[in-house]
Amino acid sequence: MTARSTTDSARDIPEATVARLPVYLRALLSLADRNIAVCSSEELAAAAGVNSAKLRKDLSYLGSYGTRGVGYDVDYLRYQISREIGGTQEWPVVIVGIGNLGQALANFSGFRSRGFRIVALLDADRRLEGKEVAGIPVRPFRELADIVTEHQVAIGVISVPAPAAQDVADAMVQAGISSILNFAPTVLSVPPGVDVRKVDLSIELQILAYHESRKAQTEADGVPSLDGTGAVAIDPDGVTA
Amino acid sequence: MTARSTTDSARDIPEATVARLPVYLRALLSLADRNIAVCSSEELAAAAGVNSAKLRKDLSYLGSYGTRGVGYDVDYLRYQISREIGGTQEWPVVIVGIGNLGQALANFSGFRSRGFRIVALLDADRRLEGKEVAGIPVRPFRELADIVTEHQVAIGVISVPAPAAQDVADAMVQAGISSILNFAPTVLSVPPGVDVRKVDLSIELQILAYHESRKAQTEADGVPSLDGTGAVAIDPDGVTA
DNA sequence: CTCGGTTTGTTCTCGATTGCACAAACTGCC
DNA sequence: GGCAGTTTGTGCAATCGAGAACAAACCGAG
Repeated sequence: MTARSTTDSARDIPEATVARLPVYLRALLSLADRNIAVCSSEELAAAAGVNSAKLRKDLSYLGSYGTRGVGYDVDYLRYQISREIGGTQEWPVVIVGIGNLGQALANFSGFRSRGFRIVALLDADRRLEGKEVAGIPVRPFRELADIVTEHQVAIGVISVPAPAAQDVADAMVQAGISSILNFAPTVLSVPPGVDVRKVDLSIELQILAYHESRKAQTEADGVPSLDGTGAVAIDPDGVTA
Repeated sequence: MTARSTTDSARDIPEATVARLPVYLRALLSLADRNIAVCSSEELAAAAGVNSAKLRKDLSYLGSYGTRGVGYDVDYLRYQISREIGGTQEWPVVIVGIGNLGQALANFSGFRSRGFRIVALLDADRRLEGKEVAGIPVRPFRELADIVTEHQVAIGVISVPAPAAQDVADAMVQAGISSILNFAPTVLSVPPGVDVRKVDLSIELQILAYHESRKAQTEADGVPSLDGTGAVAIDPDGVTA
C-alpha cells in the first residue's frame, strides 16, 4: 500500500511466513533439548509440522543460513530466527483484565521464556487490588498510562469482558501502546499503525463444529469416510428441514 | 438422502470464508441486540471489521439471502449462518487439563451461548477430583472413553502442559473424538479425518513483537512518525476507524 | 583432485483469496 | 406504470501462498 523508503533494508517477509517462524523456533528448541546440533530441512519440517519445501522457502526470506549437503546449525538458526522476530530483546507487556483468563495468562510460563516480561496486571475492579497473581500485584486500571510510559510498554493484552474491550483499547492506544492482543470477543477499532491480533475461543470451536457437521452430513449421504479410522460416530438426527 | 436438495448448496465454502462466518454471526447478534431488523452489507461489514465486497461474496457461498436495494434481514441471515456452521444443534465438548487455562475455559460463557455444552472436565491429577469448576465436577482422565461414548462427544479441548498433549490427543482419537482444539504449545499428530485447530498464546505475542520491532526499525530509519501512533506500511488485520 | 551422494535455495506452476466494478433486482415516489 | 435511487450478487484481474522440481553447493571417500 504505502511506498517504503528506498533504503529499506528490512526485507518484506510474507505474513504467512511470519506466523510460522515462532513455530520453527519452538521446533528448534525441542531439537536443541535433545542435543541435536545440526538438522536437515526435512527433520525440522517434521518437528514443526509443515512441508519441507515450505520451510526452506520461509527460511530463505531471512537469508541463507543453511549449508547445502549438510543442513542447518540448530543454535545458529535459532539465534537468527529469534533475532528476526525480535526475540533477542525483552518486551514489556501489560495485561488488562485479571479475570479467569487474565490469571491464566499471567501464570503462563511460555511468555517469559520467549522474551516477554509482564510488567503489570491491571483491573478496574477495586476488589482485586492488592491481590497477587503469579507474584505480580494487581494494580488499578487508571495507572495504565503511567506504567506504559515508565516501562516503555509497546504490547498490551486485553482479557476483559467484551463490553469493556473497546474502552481498554482506546486507553492503551492513548497511552502509547501500538500492538494489542485481544481476547475479548469484539471487533476493536484502532487508528492505523496499531496492530491488533485477535484470539477468539468460541470462533475456533465454531470452525471445528462446521467441519464436524459436514463430516456427519457426508456420512449420512452414504459417502464412505476417506480415512480408515471409523472414528466418527455422530448422530445426524438433528438435521431439520 | 439425495444430494440435490436446495438447501445443501454449501458444498464448497472456502476455508477463509468459514473462518469469518462466526464473526458475521457475532456482528449480527450485536445488531439484533440494538433492535436493528435489516442491515446493508456495508453496515454488517463495518460491524464485523471486513470489506463489504468480501462480506457479500462470503455470504453468496451460502445462498442468496439478501434483497437487492434493501439489504439483509438480520434474524433470517443469523439463522442461515448459524445453521450452516452447525450452530443450530448442541455440541457436547470435553475439556482435558483443568489448570489455570482449563478453568478459564470452563468458566467462559461464550461457549454455551454458541451451542457448545461442556459435558465433562477431566484431569489426571488426583488432587483435582471432586473439585467443581463452573458447577461441573472434575473427573479422572481415565473416564474419557466412557464419557465420549455416553454423550456422543465429537469435540475435545486440550489444555494440558505440552509434554502430555500428544498422549491426550491419542486417547481422544481412540475414544472417537474427531475435532480437537489444542492450547498446548505442541504439534499434534493425528490420523486423517481428525481436525486439529491450534491456539498458541505465545506465538500470537511473537507475531506482534515482530511487527513491533519492524516499526521501531522503520522509525529509526528516518520515517517520521505521526505522534505515538505513527503509521507504518504493514497492513494490520485490524480495522481502521 | 575428482566423483558420488546429499541438501539447500530458488524457480515455476497452480490454486486460493482479495477487492474492484458493474449489471441485475428491488423499493418507494410520482 | 415508470423512474430514480439503492443494494446485492458476481465476473474479472491482481495478488498471495503452497508445493513440486531442479540446479548449485557442500562433504567425504578414494
